[in-house]
Amino acid sequence: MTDLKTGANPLFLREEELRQAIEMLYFAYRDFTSEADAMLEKYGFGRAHHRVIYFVGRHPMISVSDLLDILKITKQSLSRVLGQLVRDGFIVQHRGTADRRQRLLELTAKGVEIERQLTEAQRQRIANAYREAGGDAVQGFRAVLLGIMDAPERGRFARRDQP
Amino acid sequence: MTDLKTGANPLFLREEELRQAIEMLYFAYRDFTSEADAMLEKYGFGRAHHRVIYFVGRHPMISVSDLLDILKITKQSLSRVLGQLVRDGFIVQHRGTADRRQRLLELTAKGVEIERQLTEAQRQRIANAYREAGGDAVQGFRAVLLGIMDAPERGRFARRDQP
DNA sequence: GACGATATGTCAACAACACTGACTTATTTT
DNA sequence: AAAATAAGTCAGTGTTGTTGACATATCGTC
Repeated sequence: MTDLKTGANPLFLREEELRQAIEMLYFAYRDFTSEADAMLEKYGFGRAHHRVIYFVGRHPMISVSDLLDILKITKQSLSRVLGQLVRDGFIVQHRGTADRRQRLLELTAKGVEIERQLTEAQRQRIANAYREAGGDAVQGFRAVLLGIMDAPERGRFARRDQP
Repeated sequence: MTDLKTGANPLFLREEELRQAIEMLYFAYRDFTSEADAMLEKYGFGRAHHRVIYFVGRHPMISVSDLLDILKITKQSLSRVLGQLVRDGFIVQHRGTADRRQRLLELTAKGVEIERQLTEAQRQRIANAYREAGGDAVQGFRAVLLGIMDAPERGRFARRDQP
């Protein structure tokens, strides 16, 4: 009744299915970042720099504390990386007008360019995977990833048809 | 003609779609590992220890070089982590019988137990996400992740109906 | 049986990136 | 005026990866 030979035991299949998902996430995420990681080396930067560049590009004039909320790292960790990026001219800081304590972050032209280069390989991977898998698969992909992440994070990906 | 206001410009939508995918991967992967990361601290271990424990559990009697092939790290990086796990009694090494140069790795009972605990939260996340998203979504999720990872890695997830 | 290749391990130095803890400055809010 | 907030800084620590060099045991082949 346990059906070990045929692999039809539902519990066994389920365990295998879950482990495959764990491993697919690991391999896909690692490969996903590999080209950008290689490119970053040439600038003497690491993955943390890419994250900062990416999210500043995505949210121009973001405050330091809002960026910390997204990245969920300490300000000491951020400051090392951000300091380099400002010194090297990839990011500029603007004093806030409403609240002058804030340092609002923005990519320079140089910053926009490196962001484009770094993210291009990742965009390509996603675009190819989406195209090959098809629209229904994309919806499934998004649904499962949303289910995996912590609930508060899901708000960042609200559906367009909801005001 | 560019339709900026309505958001109906297909290029614009596509860019937004790709960026959402990039971010979903980042947030989902980070949250996915958070419980295990917290548990590992209590043992004085890091995420690297979890990976070794996981893959040794998944491939009992795996050789060191095969494990290195999966993890794609240097043997020096592995040796630090593996050495700790062996010293602390989570993994045992068996001399290979066919090739006595090999050190085949296996979890101890203690190792099996910590593996179960560490992976449990991840299994739960996947199981919940799979259940909520449904079977078709799971297929889509797998298809897209397979498309994102490097082609050679895809072989690890062969379909069951192919011999 | 000698010799080159392979599997594994080890020592040392280094870099990236996260952390904690303590403290400062400027500005806003109460 | 006092408390809270935004941001920055200094110092120390730990994990995890890297490169390079070298050692030992075993296997496979000529």
